[in-house]
Amino acid sequence: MSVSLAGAATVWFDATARDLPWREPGTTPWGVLVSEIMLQQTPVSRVTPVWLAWLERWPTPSAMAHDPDQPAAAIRMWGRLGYPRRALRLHQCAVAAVERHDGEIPDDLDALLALPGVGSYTARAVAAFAFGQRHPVVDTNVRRFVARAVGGKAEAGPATTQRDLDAVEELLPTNPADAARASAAFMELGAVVCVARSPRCAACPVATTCAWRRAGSPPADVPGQRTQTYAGTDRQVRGLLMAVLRDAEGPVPPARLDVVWPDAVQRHRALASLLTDGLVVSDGNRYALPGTPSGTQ
DNA sequence: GAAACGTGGCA
DNA sequence: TTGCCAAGTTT
Repeated sequence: MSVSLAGAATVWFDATARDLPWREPGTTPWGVLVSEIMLQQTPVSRVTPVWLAWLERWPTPSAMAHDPDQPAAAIRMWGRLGYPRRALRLHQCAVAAVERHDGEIPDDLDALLALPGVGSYTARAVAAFAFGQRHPVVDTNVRRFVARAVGGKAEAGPATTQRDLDAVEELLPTNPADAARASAAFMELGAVVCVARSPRCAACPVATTCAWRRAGSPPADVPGQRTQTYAGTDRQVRGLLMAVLRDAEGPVPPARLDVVWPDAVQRHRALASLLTDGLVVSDGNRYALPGTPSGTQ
C-alpha cells in the first residue's frame, strides 16, 4: 500500500515535474543547499532568478567565502526575497564549508544540521536531493499531502514532529535513490496538485486511493489560526530600512533612514534588532551593510 | 511551544 | 480590499 503511493507519485513526477533549474543534472550540493534555503517560505517564481544569479557569481562555497565584498554582496543579491537573515546564514554556510569540510557541503545529516540556517527540513532535503540518501523530507507540502492521502484530513497538524518524520519514512521505498525521488514527488504533488486551497484532485495520481477523498473530502475540523497582520509591524520597518541600505552605495547617515518610518521609537527598535542580527553595522554615526567596501565595521 | 522573522501574488 | 499562502529556522 505504502509502496504504491510512492510509486504512483513517482510515475506522475517523472512525467509532469516542473523543469526547475536546481533539478538540472549536474547541480552541485551547494546549488541544492542554496535553493532549499531560498525556498524557505518563499515561492518558486521569486527564487528562480535569484538562484541563477547567485550560482553564477558564487558557483562554489569557496567562491562565496573568499569574495571580499561579503556579506554585503550576499545581502544585496538576496534582493527582495524576504527574511534576509537567510542571506547572512548562507554566507556563513559557505565559510563553514571552507573551514570545516574542505570547501564542500557535507553529506552527513548531523553535519548539515550544524550549518547555520539549516534545520530538520533543509538538512534532509540536501541529504536526499544532493546526495541520494534515504531520509524522510517533511515540509509543509509533504505534511499536507500525507495528512490527506493517508490521514484522511483536510489539513496537517501545526508542527513538524517526530511523528511526521516517522509517518513519511514509512512511505519511502527501500532503495535510497527511489526514496529521494519519492520525496521530491510528494513535495511536487503538494506544491502543484494537493494545494492548500482548491486542490486539483482531478489531476492527482493518487486520487482513487486518497483517504481524504474516500472520506468525502471533509473540511478542516479546526479553524486555522489567523495570520499576523504585516502592516505596521517591526518586520515591515526592518524591510524598509534594509531596502535603503541595499540600494545605497556605501554607509548612509541616519537621516537617510529616518525618512522611511515616522515613529522614531519603532524605527530605532527595528534598527537595533538589525544591528543585533548582524544585518547592519554602524560606527556610531553612519549605517551600512556588513562588509560594505569602504564601509564601517 | 509561541513568537519573530519579509515579501508579493492571488482569490 | 483583505486575508491567505509560499520547499522553515531560531530563540
